[in-house]
Amino acid sequence: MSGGISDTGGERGGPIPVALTSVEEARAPRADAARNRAKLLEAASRLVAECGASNLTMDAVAAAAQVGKGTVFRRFGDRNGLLVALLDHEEKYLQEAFLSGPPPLGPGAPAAERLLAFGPAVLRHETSRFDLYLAAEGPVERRFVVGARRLRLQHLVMLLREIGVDTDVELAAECLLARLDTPLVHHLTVRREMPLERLERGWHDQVRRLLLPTW
Amino acid sequence: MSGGISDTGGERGGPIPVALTSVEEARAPRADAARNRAKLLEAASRLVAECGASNLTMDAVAAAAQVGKGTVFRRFGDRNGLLVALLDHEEKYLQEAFLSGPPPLGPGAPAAERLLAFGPAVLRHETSRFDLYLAAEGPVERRFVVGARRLRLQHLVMLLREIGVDTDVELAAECLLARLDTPLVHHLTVRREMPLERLERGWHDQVRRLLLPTW
DNA sequence: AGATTATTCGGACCGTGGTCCGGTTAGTTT
DNA sequence: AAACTAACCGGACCACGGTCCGAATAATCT
Repeated sequence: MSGGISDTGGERGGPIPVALTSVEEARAPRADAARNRAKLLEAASRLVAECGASNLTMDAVAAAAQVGKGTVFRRFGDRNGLLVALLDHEEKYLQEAFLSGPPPLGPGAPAAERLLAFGPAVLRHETSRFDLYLAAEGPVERRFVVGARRLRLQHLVMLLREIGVDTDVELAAECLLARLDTPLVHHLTVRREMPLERLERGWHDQVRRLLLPTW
Repeated sequence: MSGGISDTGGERGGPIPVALTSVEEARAPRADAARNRAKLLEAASRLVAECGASNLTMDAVAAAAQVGKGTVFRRFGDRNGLLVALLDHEEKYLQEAFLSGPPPLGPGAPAAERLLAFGPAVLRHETSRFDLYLAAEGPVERRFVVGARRLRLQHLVMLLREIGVDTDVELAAECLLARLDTPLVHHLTVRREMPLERLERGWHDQVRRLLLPTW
């Protein structure tokens, strides 16, 4: 039902899955493995829609997909891996938008404008899928290794370099990214009741200050 | 043994413990309750020293303190609450330093200098207790409600107001704080191998840019 | 096709966080 | 001091994440 999830790849080959968004096809998975992977993603997706991402249990996913529990863990490593796999699907929309979409976010606009547009784009994307993004928040040591974050980081570094800002580019990129971290954004918009536009203005403000020569 | 931990307060009175660092003494706890609380903190502290904060199990704490498991949870709410209680003890050193310590961190220096000194102070404090700070990282929805963070935030807001920066002060304070978040700092210094001095320079840079008029 | 081998399957099993409730004990009232 | 009440104590109990290994199955070789 709702045929949509169908990615392959992201297999558990090396010591750590790491769930890269990048490709790196591990040589063809067995037919039943692929089938089960699809069944599991489909079931998980349905359960998330029904009960909310935070209530998703691995047992339930296994049962719903009519598959043994061990299979779920072999396919996705752990609960977090499953959520991340689910998220990858959504994340791709955003990635396409800033990698190859239309300006000012995508290529074609000057780097500074792309940078200005980046924050609001991410903010809007995240806020529209809060439950999933929050539930997919991993344990502390994996939080910064997730593929999605690496890609965003790399993109920011690239833009900052292209602009030629007079700062520690790598560090600045990390800190800009920290502003967009889903839990923080959630806290600011929901708990502290800051409207999204306010966060966007904040992003613009910081970027503008970054572009200024420092003297 | 190593008599050090002895705070009272932080009792589970309302619907949510929240483990404020502030005082708000709930009316006298019963004698045995206080005694057990102390025993538990002492045992937990010892176990952390022995096995590392991340390996601390509630069962072990209960056993080591010769107390029922239920008692541990009633006293501290959950595992995270216990870790936070343990951390409060450490956190106080830092709090005293910027609330009432000597300049430039404490009162007496101009606000801008205090702000400049704040980042490095927090960075050094956290990095010297990584294991505990990381283990005490709570579930996503509680991460921003913890007393320690609230106090830091309030302090930053106060300084920024006093300086009279031309920005959204509350938001800026939140984002400055995001730079000092332990998991991020850990990632940058350990995984990305950035020396502490580099993070400190980064802090100074951002603060300086914040002080600049924006034009 | 039949044999061989690498991989996958699945559910029993375990550890740990967290809950619950009957029995007990500390304050309080008379 | 005795009775009373509210709070506390403790360990049995549950749910969920994660592991493990014998059985089953797909791909490969002869």
